[in-house]
This record gives sequence, C-alpha cells and structure tokens, in this order.
Amino acid sequence: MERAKTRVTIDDVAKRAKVSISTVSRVLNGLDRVHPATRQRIQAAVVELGYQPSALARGLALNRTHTIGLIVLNVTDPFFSEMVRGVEETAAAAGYSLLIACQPRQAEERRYHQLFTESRVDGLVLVALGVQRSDLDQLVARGFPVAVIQEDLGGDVPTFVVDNYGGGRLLADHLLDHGYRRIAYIAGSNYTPASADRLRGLRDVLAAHDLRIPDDYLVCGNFMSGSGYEPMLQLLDLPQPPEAVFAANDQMACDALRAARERGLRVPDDIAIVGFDDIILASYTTPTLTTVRQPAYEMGRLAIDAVLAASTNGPQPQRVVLPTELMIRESCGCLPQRGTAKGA
Amino acid sequence: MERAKTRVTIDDVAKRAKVSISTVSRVLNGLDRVHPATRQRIQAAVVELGYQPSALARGLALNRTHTIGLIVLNVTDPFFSEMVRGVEETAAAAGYSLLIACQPRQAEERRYHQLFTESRVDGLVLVALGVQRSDLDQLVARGFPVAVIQEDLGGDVPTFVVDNYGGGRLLADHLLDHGYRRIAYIAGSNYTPASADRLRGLRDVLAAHDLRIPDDYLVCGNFMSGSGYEPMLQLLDLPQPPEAVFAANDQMACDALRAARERGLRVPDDIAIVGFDDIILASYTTPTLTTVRQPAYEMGRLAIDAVLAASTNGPQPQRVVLPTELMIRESCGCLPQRGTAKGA
DNA sequence: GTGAAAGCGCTAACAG
DNA sequence: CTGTTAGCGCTTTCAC
Repeated sequence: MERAKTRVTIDDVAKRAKVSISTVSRVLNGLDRVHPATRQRIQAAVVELGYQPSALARGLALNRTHTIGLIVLNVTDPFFSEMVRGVEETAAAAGYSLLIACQPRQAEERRYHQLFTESRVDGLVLVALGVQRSDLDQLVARGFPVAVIQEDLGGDVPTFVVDNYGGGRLLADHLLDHGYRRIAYIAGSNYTPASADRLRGLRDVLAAHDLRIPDDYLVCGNFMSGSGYEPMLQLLDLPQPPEAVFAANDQMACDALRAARERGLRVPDDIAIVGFDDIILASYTTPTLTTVRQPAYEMGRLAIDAVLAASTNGPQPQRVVLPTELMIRESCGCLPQRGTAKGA
Repeated sequence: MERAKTRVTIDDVAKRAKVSISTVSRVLNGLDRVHPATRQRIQAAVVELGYQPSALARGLALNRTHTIGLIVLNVTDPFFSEMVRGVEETAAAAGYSLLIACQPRQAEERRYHQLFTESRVDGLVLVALGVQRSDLDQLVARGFPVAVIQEDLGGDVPTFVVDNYGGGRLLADHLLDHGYRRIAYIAGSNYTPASADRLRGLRDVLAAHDLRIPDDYLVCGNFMSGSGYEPMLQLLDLPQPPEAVFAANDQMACDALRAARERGLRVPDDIAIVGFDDIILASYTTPTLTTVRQPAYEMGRLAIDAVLAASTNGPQPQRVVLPTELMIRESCGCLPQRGTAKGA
C-alpha cells in the first residue's frame, strides 16, 4: 500500500500497463505508432498513477530543459516588471518555465553564463545588463539561443531595443513647441546607451534650432527611484535654472517633481518636467507626467519568441527597433490641471 | 582541436587530470580526502577546460535541483515585486536558482503542483494564491518544502502573513483621532483574507466607539491599479458621502485620490483617504498617501529561509505574523501640504 | 507494434 | 587515497 515514499516513474507506469518502458515513452511523446489498445492501457495507467515525467531525467536524455533564463537588472522597476510579465506569460504559453536572476550591473558578468554551462536553460534573455558582444561569444559560437533587450549589440544576436533616440526627439520637439529654450537633462548613467541615445535625440533637435545644453544642465542619477532628487536640486540651485527638465526615466522625473515642489515651484508653470517609460506612476503624480511610452510587455514577448524560434529552427538573428509614443499629460504645460485650481 | 561541439563533462576533466571520474567528483564536492597533488591537477584541469557540472545530471543523481519555485499572482504589483526581490536575493545568496511562475487566481491550481511532480524544484513559495490547506496535502505528506506568504493556512505549513487586522486597527484609530466618523472601505475582493482582516480591524475599532460602517460605504475593487476608481465614484455619489475612505491597498487608494480630485474635491480637506502596503507610489502622489507599511522584502526572505531550512533539516512548520507600521503622510490630514499652498 | 539495451553526466557505495 | 560500478529516470536506436 504505502509506496508513497518515492516518485512515480515510467517503470511504474510500464508495470501497471504491462508493457515496456519504451512503449510508455512512445505514447507519452506520440512518436511511433502504438496499438490503440496498448495506448489506452498506458494512458489509463498514467492517469491512475498521476504520473509526471521527471523534467530532470528527460532533460538529461534530450539535452533540453524546457526552461529559459531571464537575467534582469532589477525586478522592482515597474518598467522591467512589466517586461518580466511579458516574458513570463509568453514562455508559459509555450510550455516553458522561467528561471529568473537579477544581476547587478557591476557584478561578475558570468552569472548568466553559468546558467548555460550548467545546462539549466535552453535559452537566455538578457535585459539591460551592459553586456558586450564579446561576453556572448562563447554562447553564440555554440549556437546557444540568446536574445538581448535594451542593449544594442549590432547584428548577429537577436536584439530588441526601443527607439530611444526617436523618443528623445519627440520629447525635445514637444518642449520646444511649448517655447522652452533652456532645457536640462537628468541622465540615468554616463555609460548606458539608453540614456545616451535619449540625450542625443534631445541634443540633435536643439541643435537644429541653434540651441545647445550647457554643461551644468547635464546632471546624472542612476535610473532608480530616489536618484533624481539630488540632481534636480543641483539644477534648481543654478544661477539660471532651466525652464524644462528632461529626465532619462519616469522614476527620476518623479523625483524631480518632488524636488521642485519642495522648493515651492509649480510644475509646469515655473518649470516643466518630462520623463521616459510611461510607468504607471506617471499617471498618478500631480501634475501627471508627460513622457514617452515604451512597449515593455511587447519587448519581453518578442525576446522569448526569438529565443524559442532559435532553439527550434536554428538561430535567426534580427534587430528590432520598437517605436515609442509621446504621452502628453500635464507636466509639460499642455493640459489644464485637474482638481486643485492652479490660478487661485 | 575543434571539440567545441559538445559540452565539457566530468570525463574530460578526469582524462585531462589522469584520474577517474570519482576522484574528480570528490574534489568537486569536497567530500573525501584526496591527495593534494591530485587535487591540484584536477582543479587545474577544471579551470583549463572551463568545466561546470551539469545541473541536470547532478540533479538526477542527487534528486535535488538547487532550484526553488516561486508562484505569485502578479509580478507587476510593486508590493509583490519587492517581495520577489527578497526571494530572489535570498535564494541567490544561498546558491539557489529561482523558477518563477505567475498564476492567475482562478486558474487550475495545479501549476505549482507540477513543478513538484516534475522534480523541477526543491521547494515552493506560494504567494497570495488563495490556496487551501487541502491543495497542499500531497506536497506536505511527502515532506516537500513549501512556504506560503499572505495566506493563512494554520499551523503545519510555514506561513508568513502580515498583521492585517492590526494594520486595519492602526489606520482606523488614526482616522478616528482626526475626528472622522463616517468611514468607508474599498475592499480588494470579497474573499481575500487580507482584505477581510483589514476591514475587520477597522470595524472593531469603530464598534468600540459605537460606530459602524453602513452597507453603502462598503465597495469593492480588485487590488489592481485602476480598480479603485469606480468604487470611489460610487462613494462620492452617495447622498451623504464618507468623510474618510480606507482602501485595501495603495493602488486603489491612489485611484480614489484621482477620482476625488476629478470631482473637484480636495484631499484631505474635503475627504481623507488612506491605503495599505506603502508602495513607492504612496510617497509620490499629491497629497502623499497615509498608509500602513508591510515588510514585503522581509517576507520574501523569510519564506525562502523556511523552505531552505526545511529542505535541509526536515520540516519545521511555523506561523509568523509580521508587524505593520503606520506611515503618516498627508492624505489623512496630518501633515501640512507641501508646495501648492492649500489655504490660498 | 513492441522490447532490450545503451547512453545522457553525475554521485555514491564498494573494493582495492 | 583512488578506481569500478551501479544506478538516477528518461529517450532512442536496433532487433524481433
């Protein structure tokens, strides 16, 4: 009676159905043809025993884990967590499990590499990790499926980036339309392409209008919540503060909002502030935040699709640049403020 | 030269070091004593070949995957994503990988069960899934390590809940201190213990002051962002609207804030609003949100600790109730509003 | 159609 | 101290 101790194996099923394990394997994988009656018996046994093949044993035999790895900087950033949702749902729908690891940027960059060498995953999605193409050489050389998000590695590894440059231009154009001329930038870091490209978009638009960003209008946070506060204060303390501030992401833009408010400034009347990402927070601040939307969920979905395709049909590198969308709200000065009468 | 095709196995290392695979296994696992010189050779070979044991093979042999599974309702909720961070960091620090799956509440509740039967994980952390004790019977009976967060299953499975009842009382007392008497509640659902316990706390405190919540002051959202808006409108449309609104979580409280503002009401002057969770958003709204903090990261950490302990020393059920903390901000009427002068 | 047997890469007795 | 060998649970030729 009490067999409970150990797991139900394919042998148990075979015994119960009075066949060999190879036949059980056959019906499980639907490969060869099996006599209908035998199939019946086996399927019945499977159900009765509640049998589930061991992913480990199967993985070892097939050299496939049906698991994909996701390495992300920080699950806490709403922008990334939305992306994780896209990754998870897509992988799950395809019958894949998701192994997730958070890797601080400066860490030994081998963590994801290990997931591969240990055969834990069939493919890898790397998000905004600051990896170089050379870090991926071994993986790519062995034909291991990898996709990167928010990191532009050129051609031969599937890459999904948003049009950061274009997004920067969108915002810049819009600020210029409002008549702002003195525009400052709160960078996310000094080495992240995303931050740099957004800045480049801003700069190019300004340049086309014979404007430029003075050095002291360039300050830097670290993309994380809270990190936009001090830089904003620096800007406000300048002899001639900017008329508008463009933060490299929404979290920092919200910090800027807070800093401005604490200084007694009204946004956008005294100073305009815009962000990037369109996280949920951007719709809940006062004033609501004008920003650029990135298709986070979509990027996650595409990356998984790419990895899955690569692990089936062989590698098919591609580089997809996703479009951004300007989300006009109150903080740029566009919409009338709701609620608290501003003129009072 | 070109061996690149296949993975580096323990045999390769053995051959290179001119020993048997068992000796390699020994030094890798540091079990038996091995001659220093041999050890040297083997370690050198490992490095030279860049050898990493296959997690699959090792798992199959040991019946341990060094992976733990996390099943969570929704990674997108900042409260949960902070918890995920706690789980991930703790697991990683202990050398464990994290398999993550999101499971909608109403779904076939067998998803996590499968992770176990397929031997994909050594343990499971279940977050706010609405599981019953009976759903876990098979796992518990087999001594499989499970911990649940934000779901009270009684004694014999490690449980980590926050003191929802106490948190509800904290907020209720505070609202009463402000002099509010007509208090409404926006529930997260009608069947979630978390939401029910918070309400119970509120009710008990009111009852102690001979107050009660009229039926039309009880409305319901679904905990998710956006779901507090309509319920709040219902409250505001009442012949006699409440003086204060207690939302079961911050996301809904923020929706309530928005709804009130769109109706031209000033918070907290015309109506007070409080939430629960203390997500980052609560510090960025206008007015900032008075709420109750839950130790999300901590809960994640504790759950992993419990699972890991159980998978080593055998099961050690416990039930931990974590304390909550009242975070007093502006939306209750306590602090002076910053920035936009409210008296003007 | 179905079974026997050889791996997949590793660990763990059991001998030397 | 170190090598031999038998599994772990499954897939997959190769025979029958």
